[in-house]
This record gives sequence, structure tokens and C-alpha cells, in this order.
Amino acid sequence: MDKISITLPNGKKRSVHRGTPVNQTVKEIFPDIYPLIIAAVLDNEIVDLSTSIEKDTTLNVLTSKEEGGLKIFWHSASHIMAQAVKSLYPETILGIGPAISNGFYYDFFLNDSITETNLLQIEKRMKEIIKEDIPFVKRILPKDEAFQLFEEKGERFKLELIQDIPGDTITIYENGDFFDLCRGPHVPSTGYIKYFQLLSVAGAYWRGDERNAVMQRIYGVAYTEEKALKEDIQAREEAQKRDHRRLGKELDLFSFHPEGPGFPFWHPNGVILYNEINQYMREVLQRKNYFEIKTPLILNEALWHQSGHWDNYKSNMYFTDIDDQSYAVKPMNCPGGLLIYKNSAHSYREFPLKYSEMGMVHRHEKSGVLHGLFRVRQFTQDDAHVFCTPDQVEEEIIKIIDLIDEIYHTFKFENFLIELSTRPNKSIGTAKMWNMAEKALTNALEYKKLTYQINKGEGAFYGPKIDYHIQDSIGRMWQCGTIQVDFSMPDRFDLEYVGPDGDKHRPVMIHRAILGSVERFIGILIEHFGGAFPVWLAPVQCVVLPISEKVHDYAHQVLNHIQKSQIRSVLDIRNEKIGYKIREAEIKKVPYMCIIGEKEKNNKNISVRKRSEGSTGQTALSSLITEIRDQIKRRMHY
RNA sequence: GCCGGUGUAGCUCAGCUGGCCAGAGCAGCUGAUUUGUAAUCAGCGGGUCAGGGGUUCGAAUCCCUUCACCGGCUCCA
Repeated sequence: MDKISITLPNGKKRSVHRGTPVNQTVKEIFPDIYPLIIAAVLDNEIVDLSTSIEKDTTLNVLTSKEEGGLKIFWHSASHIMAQAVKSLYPETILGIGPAISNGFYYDFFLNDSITETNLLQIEKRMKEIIKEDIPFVKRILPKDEAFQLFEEKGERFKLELIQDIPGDTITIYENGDFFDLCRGPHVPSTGYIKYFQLLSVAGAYWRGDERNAVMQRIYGVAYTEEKALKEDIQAREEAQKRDHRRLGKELDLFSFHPEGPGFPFWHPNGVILYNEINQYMREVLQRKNYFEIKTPLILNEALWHQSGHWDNYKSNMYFTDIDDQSYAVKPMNCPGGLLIYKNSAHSYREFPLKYSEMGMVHRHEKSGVLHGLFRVRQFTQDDAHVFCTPDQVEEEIIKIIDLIDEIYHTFKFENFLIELSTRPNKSIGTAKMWNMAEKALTNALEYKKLTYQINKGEGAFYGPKIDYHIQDSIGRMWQCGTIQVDFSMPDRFDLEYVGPDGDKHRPVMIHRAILGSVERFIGILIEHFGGAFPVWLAPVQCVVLPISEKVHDYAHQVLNHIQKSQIRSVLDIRNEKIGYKIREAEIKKVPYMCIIGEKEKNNKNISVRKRSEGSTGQTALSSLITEIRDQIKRRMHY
């Protein structure tokens, strides 16, 4: 028998017989971690451990510690779940069951409805399957044979999938009497899935299309170690504790009411956040030479025909009549802004001309997608439109990138993911314009040495764009900022400027939003900070806590000083023990507590306690005020 | 919009296999206590059981319906 050569991760070579199963080799090379190994990597291709090695190759292995390994692990868990469901509900027709970023799911079509209580039974059946330690066996079948196999089982969704798969062969994976269409790879046997938990059930359309059948989706997660599963469940609970809907209630920031589904009601504490953010944005934009504008909420329908929203966005718009004329509530700010631009003649000397608008827009979202502040029907965009010459585009994009960077850092977002979306199939504008704009965006990103991902063909029909995703303190990504070049609006509104040659030219228009929706951004901030806002944003920045009634007079004086220093502060003169008042201030996440007893009164000073840090001892009132003022002024992260 | 679930006091929840006046904790109010760094004690008030309709001698509980909210609705075998 002939020998072949295997190159190991450390560069060493080893020769084995052709056709040796990879698991045998892996067992010899990685004896200590062998039980944790889920799959092998031959020449950068992830394969089952049962695969035979047929040619010279490099060899590496994957455990559930690596993302790739974990995905395989989850995918195998989803097969086991499908097997369990199929055995409990034999009439089940299978959909798809992939691993996703934080676990796995499987879609089932069945007449019985699965509820959360059924999950326990399914888990129990899964445990039995895992205990039996059934091997996952890969089989490669001719397409027609596979088709027949699934047809006999009545697996109509699988038939659809098979038809869409290119090539002549199909792979399936069997474990015991269960088999499933699957590209693989898988863990060697069901016994590998040691610790798992089913999380939730939900409805989902087949292939995500509402015209298709409704499937029942079960979500779950699995790990090789109990500790990892526990940590995952704990992280999910932690995320729930930070849920902005819950904190919004607890901190009395906002509410929703049946009288206006999707329309947030801002309470006094929430308005403070809202106003502080707006004020900060105004300060920055003024420094960057933006001019703030404000345009009406309701504008004549004709404008929306001209802008193209009537054709492309009508189903998301609200309409009303005024004096027998049809009007629309604005879903976007640009058309109004363009009327201001067109109100006067413009010269290249004014460029770049930057109009910013904290514009309140209304968009009709389907009732089922509303979600706290994250998905609402009324929100405020931190919108801006930059009018410039084609030569200025790149430089303007760079300036916007710098601006975005500055603003995100102020809110303690340190990691971003940037996407560049290029020309889609259906688009307007000439190839020359698109090339110019895409090049300007690319050059700007390259100039700033930013890493970005290209989404080919994902741009808007009217121009290419850059999207920003920000990472919050518990690792989740949120799409917020966007920079879009627009070829459509300047044409539709016949925008002009007079160039140095004295002729009229068409300006380039750049849309950009940094926070995106202020409402949604506040929701993200609430979860990012877990309600413990930096001092400059905190609705109450300092609470004065007198220990007994004997010092109320002094406490009032202290409060007075603090308030005069423009620090948002309150006095808690309730007839309660100091521990009680402190506890409440901690729960309300007030950053500074100013504690006053007879000692402080006699010493003419105060005691300071910082949120979640504890007592920092007695100090002069003036030094506390200076510290807080400094935090506010510099908008420190605390 | 669709699928599934939930809706009881300001908040968190119990009661829900139909039948004593619908309960608890927290919050609120009143009083006592005058307090030293995450909950002092006692008393009091508070609910059209989401809205509407039905079944029944009798409905928070069963059925229908409307509304709102929650989990989701391709991260592609």
C-alpha cells in the first residue's frame, strides 16, 4: 500500500497509508485533547473525523473551543433535536436546522403546536438519543436517489432544497433510523453533545417568506462542558437584566401605551437623556460647520411623488388630508431639506454645504415587529445632508468618518464593524458616477486605515453607502451610522450650483446619520450601560442623603449649592434609615451620593459615596462639585 | 401582517381541574422611630381580574372576538 504525507500544524510531517481514517491519525497526534476534537481540517477544508485521508494534505483539528468547531457541534445538536421531535411527533415535516451565531435552531412543520412546556419532553428524548451514543454516518447519494428517499418520507421541504442544490450528488447524515439532508460535517456520534438546553419556540416562515408555510422553530444551545452552558445561560440572563424595556420602566425613562403603539412616551428622566444627547450633537456639529435646519412633519403628497418615496416607500407612510389636498407625514427628512437648498441659488464657494436636522419621522412598521425603543413608528433621526462638488466627496467622507469616530467614543463604543455596500443590479445613475462614488468611499476608508467588509451589490438603488455597526459592552452589534452618496435626489429636484466657470452644475449629495434613530440609540445606551449612565447623561447626577432630621437644614444648604452648580440633584428627606436611602439610590443608579450627618454638619463638609464603589470618605463640598462638573464638562465615561 | 404565548393593584407575581368577601411582597399614604453607607416597625388606602360578547344557577377561571405586549418570521441543506 502506498504512503502519503501529512503536514501537521507545527510544520512537522508524518506519513501514513493512503485511506487511513483521519480519526486514527488524530488520536495518535493529539492524544490528550482527542475526546474534545469534533472535526478535522484537511487542506483548510473542515471534514468529519471518519473521513479517509486519500492524498498528501495538511492536517489540523477543531474542538468546540473554536468557533468553527462550535458551529459543527451546534449543528449536530440541531439534528438530534430534529430526531427527538420526529420520534415524538412522527408526522413532523422537517425544514432547516442550522447553527447560528449563538446556538442552533430547527424549523418543523406539524399540526400540533409546540409550546414551552413541550420543550422539556423534547429535551428528555434528546438525552436518551445522546445516551445511546449513535454514530453520525455520512452517505453520498445520487441526486435522484436522494430525491426518492425524501419523497417517500413526505419531506416536501427537503425536496425543495435538493432541487436547488447544484451537482449530481447529495450528502445525507444518518444516526440510527433518523437521517437528514445535510452538507455536514458532524461530530462523530450523538454522545458528544453532553450539555444542551432548548431555549424557546417561535413561528417562522419557510425560507423567511410570508407567502410560504409557517414553521415552528425551536432554538437551543449546547456545549461540551457544563460550565460553558451555565455561563451562556447566565449571559442570556444578564442581557435580560439590561433589557431597555425593563430598565426604562425601573428608571422611569419612557413608556408605551395602547393609544399609540410604537409611539414612545418620554418621561422626565428620559427627556433628560434625549436632550443631553441632542445638546451634545449640536455642540459637535456646530464645531464642524454644520447648519441646523428644521423641516415640517407634514408635507404635500406631490413632494413625495417627486422624491420617489411614493413609488418606493408608500406602504410605510402615513397620509392625511388638509383642505381637500393629500398630505403625507414625512418618513425621511431629505425632501424637506432639499426645498431649503432650492430656496436660494448656490455657489461652489459655499461648498461643502452641510445641513443637519434632528428630524422626527414616522414610518409605519408592521404591528408584529415593534420592539421597545428598537423598533418604533416615530423617531428622531440625527440626519444631515452634505452638498458638495464631485471632487469634494472623498474629503467629506473622511470628515464624516472622523466625526463618527469622535461621537461613538464619547458614548464609550470602542469597537465598530464597517460595511461598504456597492452598486446593486437595480440602480440609477451612470457607471461613471457609481465608480466615482464607490472610489471616494473606498479611498476614504483606506485613508483612515479602517478595516471593512464589502457587501457587493447591497447598496441603495440611488448610491453606494458605508454602514457602521457598533459593539456594546456585552458584545452585541448594533447597526447605527450610515453614510450614503445619493445620485437620485439632486436629479429629481434639479439641484444646481454655479461653478467657477460660471455655469450651472449638479451637486453631489451625501446623506449621513450617526446615531441613526435617537430613540433606538437611547435604547442601545440603556443596555450598553445597564442603566448606569455616565454622569453627564444621568437623569439625577447627585442625591443628597441626610442621616437624620437634625441635619435637614444643612442638607438643604448643600443641595442648594449643588443645584446652583448646575448639577441635577435631589434631596431625600424621607423618614428612613441611611441604608435604605443608599439602597434606593444604588438601584436608581445615581452616580454620586452626598451623605450628611452630624459629623459633616459640624465639620462643614460632606461624605461622598460613588455608585457601585462605596464610600470615599469626607471631603469639602466644593471638591465634590468640582469633580462632578469636570465629569459633566468632559463627558467622561465615569 | 403571520405563527405561538401572555394580559389579575403603580411594579413583580399567586389564585385559573368554574363556587367562601380576589391575595402576597415591593411601592404609596399615616403614625412611631432620629437613624452612619444596599431594605426599622405598625396601621391604612388601592383592582371595571386588558376591552366587548357568550356558555352557566354562578366566570379572574370555559368559549368567541378586539386590543396591547412577549418570543420569533433564511445568520440558508
